[in-house]
Amino acid sequence: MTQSTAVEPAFDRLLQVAVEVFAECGFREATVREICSRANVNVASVNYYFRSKEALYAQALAFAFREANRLYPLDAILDKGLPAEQRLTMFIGNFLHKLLDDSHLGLHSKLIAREIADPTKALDEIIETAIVPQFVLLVEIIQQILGASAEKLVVQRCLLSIFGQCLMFKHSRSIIDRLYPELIADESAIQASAEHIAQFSLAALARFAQQ
Amino acid sequence: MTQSTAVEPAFDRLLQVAVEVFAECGFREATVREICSRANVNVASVNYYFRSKEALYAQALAFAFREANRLYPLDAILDKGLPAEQRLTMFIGNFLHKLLDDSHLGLHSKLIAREIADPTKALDEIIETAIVPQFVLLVEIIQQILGASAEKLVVQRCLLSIFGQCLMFKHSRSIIDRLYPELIADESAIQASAEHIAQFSLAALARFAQQ
Amino acid sequence: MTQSTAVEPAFDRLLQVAVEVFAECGFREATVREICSRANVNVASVNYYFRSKEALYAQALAFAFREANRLYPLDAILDKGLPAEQRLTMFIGNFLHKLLDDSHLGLHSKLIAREIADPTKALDEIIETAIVPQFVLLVEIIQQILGASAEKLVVQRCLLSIFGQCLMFKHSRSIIDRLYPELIADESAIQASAEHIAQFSLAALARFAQQ
Amino acid sequence: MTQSTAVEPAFDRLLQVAVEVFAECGFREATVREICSRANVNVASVNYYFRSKEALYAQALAFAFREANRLYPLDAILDKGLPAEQRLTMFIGNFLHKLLDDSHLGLHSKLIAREIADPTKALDEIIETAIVPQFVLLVEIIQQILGASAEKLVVQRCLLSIFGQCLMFKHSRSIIDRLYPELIADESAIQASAEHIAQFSLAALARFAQQ
DNA sequence: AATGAATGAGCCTTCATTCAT
DNA sequence: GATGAATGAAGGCTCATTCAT
Repeated sequence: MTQSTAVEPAFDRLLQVAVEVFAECGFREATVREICSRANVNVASVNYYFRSKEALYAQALAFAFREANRLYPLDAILDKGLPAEQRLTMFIGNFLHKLLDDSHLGLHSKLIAREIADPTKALDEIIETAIVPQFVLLVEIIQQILGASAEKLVVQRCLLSIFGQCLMFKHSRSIIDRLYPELIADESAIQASAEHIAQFSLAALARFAQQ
Repeated sequence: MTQSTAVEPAFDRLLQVAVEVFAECGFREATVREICSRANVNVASVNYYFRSKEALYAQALAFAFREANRLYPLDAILDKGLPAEQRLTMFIGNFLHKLLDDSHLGLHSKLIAREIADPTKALDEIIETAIVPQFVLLVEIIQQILGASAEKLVVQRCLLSIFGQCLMFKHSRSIIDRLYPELIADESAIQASAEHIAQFSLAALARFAQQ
Repeated sequence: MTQSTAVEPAFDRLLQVAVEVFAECGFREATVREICSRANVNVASVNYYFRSKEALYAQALAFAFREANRLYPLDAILDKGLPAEQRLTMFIGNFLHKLLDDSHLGLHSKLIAREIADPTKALDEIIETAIVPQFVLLVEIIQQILGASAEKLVVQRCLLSIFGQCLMFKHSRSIIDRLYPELIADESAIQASAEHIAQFSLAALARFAQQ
Repeated sequence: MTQSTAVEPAFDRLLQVAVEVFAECGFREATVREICSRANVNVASVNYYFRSKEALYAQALAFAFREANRLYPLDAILDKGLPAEQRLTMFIGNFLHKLLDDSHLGLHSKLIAREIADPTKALDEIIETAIVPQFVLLVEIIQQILGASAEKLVVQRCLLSIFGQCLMFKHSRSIIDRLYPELIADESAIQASAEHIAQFSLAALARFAQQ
């Protein structure tokens, strides 16, 4: 607000650093002092700009979702004119890349995964604004593949099967890094993994559709 | 640590309570005082018996794995005489029940899931002693289904697909609780979910086997 | 401070609000932010107009005395033509009403009482400009009742006896509120209390005058 | 508890220092650091022994009352065989000395006066346990002097008149120190002041008794 | 003249750890 | 061998104050 072309405003810097630190350490382990230190601002800044550490966390989480969706937009997948199979493949590819993005901005999904695995009070709002929409989208695609007669519970379980395969790469990343690093070694490996999940899921869904 | 045959009540109580508390709160949020208080021992006991909070955590984690495997033994699944499809179904059922056991003993898997999602220095040893064996077992079953000609990378990805579907119920438990609680409402619901995963995976593996 | 004739809204508002807030909370508990917020001025205004929180306090205290004397003028009591007994009764009534005025303007005496009970550096000036004149007035009245031969120390002690009875209602207000609320319940109760103090004191002074 | 003949236990030292510091500075202005520093204990000790600064304050206040009553016992005054006038004189003497005790232990009454002038949550209990008993005692003496037919409200106002005269020396101590220091210069001056209050009050009560 | 952003000192409290017993 | 007392480092937060505008 004060500087125009110079370094980013303190508020924004704080938000980005908060995503980093919370992603690395979790809410409790992260300290306000560390965040402020990395953002090159005063210790009191967190309380000045965000009122409390907790409020900063909530905003950082929301920011992480916004960034993740901005960098990996779902636009093409929303096109209902495309074949469901193709949309599913695109969705999985998009989602997996989002999860495994190791760039500076890949921390977003780490923070999000953390929040899901060990929820705070901030989770409920996140589910409403960020997770439900993705679920709705995938449910629609699955229903298209399984046919209108598919049971609701079956659709839900298929949804979880697909998300689970993707999230495995996030939540169990530490294990994959150690045992199967070649599966996520580079961009093309990740793409291959995404294609595997798509084929695996489409194969299963096809069988379910027959019944 | 030092004692071999003698029963050590305080030591053991501390270990069990530590699993509970670390599972509920995570490493940082858990306090030594809370653990000692629940175990009815002196505040200094953790440092006396385990040298530090961190060391207690590592031992609690190892203990959780031992207990989880003791309570949900893989014996039947190890029987190579059974059809691979049946063994896979049994494995998934066993694994999912282990993950979703909400009894006093279900805390073990919660602690383990926490460690995987947010690894500490303790993880490496855990992978060697507890995770690799399960992976080896499942790899063997998958190879049997896919046939000897299956590519190693494909087998690994199928392994992750299956584990991912199961772990979804653990790592994203907070979301499932909110959006699809009926999928894990009771024992029979869990069983149904396990069967879904088995069918989903077998359907996919069958298609992969054809290629 | 600098302006002489021009009305200075922000400055004055700050002063009035400061009396309120300091009276309610005391010097330390009161915050500059709260004062500025209630006065609808910038946080920096206190330092801008008054140099520091402490200086604002001193000015607020002086302002409170000015206001208290403006609202409860001693004019009639100054008339030496009236009988001393009547002047004493009027003085006590005036003083007690001043002390117990719970209206917006009663905060003045609360702030003053606070400063006396827990003096700051600001007290000395206050004594000179505001307290001594009242003491001088009451001493004169007492001397008139006791006669010219009255010892100085006796006069002083009688002075304190009379002030003490009045101030009891201010300094121990918290206790009276709890134990004898009916003594200050309303205007007429306060008047009755004032008359009691006057009678009590006149009876005692009469006996002292005989000796 | 650990040391026997050595310096006083930390708990007791903390309590005494707390009375000192709270009396000097008030609750808010006083800092835990200052208290611990003067008591030669660790900063964490207040929380260790008393759970919080607030709890320490409450205990210090109760301790101040205990000490004040221990050093200035009311025993003789409780003897209903003595003439009421003598008992009143003794009560006032006892009370005034208690209020003006400037020894290390005179801080007790300063702390108490502070709490009355600027009450915290701790006041209610203090009123019940320490103030009401004194009021009851004085009410009984006054009733004896005024006669059984005395109105309740009159008795209460006389009570406040007497307490007010005494408390003047406490609450307005800062003014008396500056304007009339000879009234409280030494032990005999205080005694003379006490006798003045007794005579003043007895004279007034005698007149009230006639009516 | 007046402000809003930003600061740094200091507050109470918590906690894992240590030490004398 | 085992404990209860005590500690010091560090945490989040508040607040009067300052500074560039």
